[in-house]
Amino acid sequence: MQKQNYGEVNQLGGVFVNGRPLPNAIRLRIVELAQLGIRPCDISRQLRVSHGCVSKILARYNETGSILPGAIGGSKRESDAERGDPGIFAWEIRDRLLADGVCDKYNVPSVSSISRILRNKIGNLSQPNQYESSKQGSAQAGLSYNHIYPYSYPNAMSPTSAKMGNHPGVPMTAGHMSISRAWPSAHTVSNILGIRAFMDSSGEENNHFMPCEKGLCVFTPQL
DNA sequence: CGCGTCACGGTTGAT
DNA sequence: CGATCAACCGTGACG
Repeated sequence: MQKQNYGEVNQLGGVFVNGRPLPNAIRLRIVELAQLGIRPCDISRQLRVSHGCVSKILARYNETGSILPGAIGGSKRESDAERGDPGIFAWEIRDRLLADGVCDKYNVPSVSSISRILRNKIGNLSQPNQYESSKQGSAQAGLSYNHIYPYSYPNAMSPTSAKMGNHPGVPMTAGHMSISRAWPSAHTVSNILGIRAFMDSSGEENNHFMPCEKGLCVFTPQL
């Protein structure tokens, strides 16, 4: 796996790992600052992230409403959509909202609300409605747990931005940062049914950044 | 000077 | 099991 993959340092002084997405906290921070009206160039300088990356993340967020990186790896020779599976379901959106940190479990919209809005918006949504209850139990038992991101970041995050990343409340092993985990980027239902591992709900205490009603608005414009 | 875009070198993960 | 390969990653540079 990671052969002692310490982060490299870009020209702005920021730590990054080549080939790997930025930590989720930094992504969230980028979007946060952008919504506060900070200009992308200032965000780039402040977070020590290349402006190309800031632009990319912001553009993605504005388009999809998601902060997360795309699904890395895997052969997508035939996408599930072409095999007849619809792309996404209401409960999947709900899970996604939780996973993104857009909503917490107290203000996340109900599945029926999302479903109604979706149907209102799309119209001809075929709903095979395979609402299996086996998803949670079996998947959690059978599959391995969330692969924690194997980021072996040293503690050498930027010393100026040290206040955002380090939460003493979050259980954090010495070598691993547990704030970033494997986000299942949830392509299809079968995918979600296969992967059901995220959000151990141990670190959701960090809702001090009150994220993005905008993300929710993307999915549920009428709520 | 800001920012959109892309080649580059890299990693990942399903097939 | 290992190899393949298409997806994505952020940086850096160009325009």
